[in-house]
Amino acid sequence: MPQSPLDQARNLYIRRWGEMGATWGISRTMAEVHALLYLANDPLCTDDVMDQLAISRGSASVNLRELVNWGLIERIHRRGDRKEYFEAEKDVWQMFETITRERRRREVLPIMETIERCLAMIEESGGGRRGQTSRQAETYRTRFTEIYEFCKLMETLFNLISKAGPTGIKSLAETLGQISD
Amino acid sequence: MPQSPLDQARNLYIRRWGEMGATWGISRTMAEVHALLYLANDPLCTDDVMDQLAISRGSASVNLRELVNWGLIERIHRRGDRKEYFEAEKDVWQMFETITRERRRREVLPIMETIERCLAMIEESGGGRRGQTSRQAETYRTRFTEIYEFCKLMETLFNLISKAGPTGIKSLAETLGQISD
DNA sequence: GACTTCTTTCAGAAACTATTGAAGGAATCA
DNA sequence: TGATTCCTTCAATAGTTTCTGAAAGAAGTC
Repeated sequence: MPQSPLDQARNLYIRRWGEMGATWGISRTMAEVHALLYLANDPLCTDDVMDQLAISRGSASVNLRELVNWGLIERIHRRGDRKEYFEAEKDVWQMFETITRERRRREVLPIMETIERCLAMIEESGGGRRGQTSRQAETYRTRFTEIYEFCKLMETLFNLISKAGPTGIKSLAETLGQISD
Repeated sequence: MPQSPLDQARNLYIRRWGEMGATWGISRTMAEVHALLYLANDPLCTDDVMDQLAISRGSASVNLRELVNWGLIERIHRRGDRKEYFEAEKDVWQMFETITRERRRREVLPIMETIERCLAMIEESGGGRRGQTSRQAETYRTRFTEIYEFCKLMETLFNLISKAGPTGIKSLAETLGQISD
């Protein structure tokens, strides 16, 4: 069966989304599955995903589960049908919030927790009474604190963005745009 | 030589930063090199990096170059010294802007370009005059457009954030915080 | 120009990650 | 309960990324 331009467009997008996922620390296949479901009109079952992306049952299962964990797709059960279907969140803004929340939990919070421990260790060390050590301690304290403050700022920022929503951001942009003109 | 608490704190941070880098699509070693230089008081040379992280000359060379490409560290030449030294950008906000700009260039722009092509392909296909195809085309058009608009919104947002700077964001947060109280 | 010192490159090795496919498990139905 | 259908798990395998170390290449010095 020859590819219609429509299929071509879809496949091009799926491929690109997969590549992008890879640079984002998400496996290529997982990103492709997501793209497939994002574009689909109706929920797809595991076999659909296997066929369309030419991957094994195991891989489909693992990647679908992982996407469910991320909260980017949902399992759907249909009465009188044993198959499980999957549907992607279609609201891009919602997608963005989900991803941001997850990455915050998985990446920002652990880093902040580590820095807290690092700062505690420095204080414990008595700040280093002697010259060389003291200078070191001072530098570390400064650097750690700066990263930490930055993380807090990012948290604030994401809360702001969440509250504002897409329309809020657009109007903010317009307001500020006019001021600086 | 036993590790002082100071060294322990440093190593803990380096390790964690490395792990985080890995989930961010940056190689663990590259992130560790960055952490090492970020914490260092003075510029370090290749041998320092090799010794401190216990990596080979080749690896040090490659990872340092890559960090220079990202614009996160700088090469430093000292008169009367053949060695090259490296120093990390210490301003965290600056770091953030650099990373954001790079990721935008490497990831957002290619995706936007792909979507433009996808949309063009759909138009070319004549939008599908017949029922089924037409419905497909309509869905794809909607989905592609939504992602595209979102990308544009992100670009706007980053410009806003850049302009506002850290203080701008903090004061914005305070203003909005009061309103919603 | 030959020597020294440092950097880069690259083929091969090592480490890591993702995929497959088959076996086992769960749910449904008659 | 047994038959059927689908999902999950996991050991083996394939594929990818990263690192090493030696060799070649610059760049400065005598």
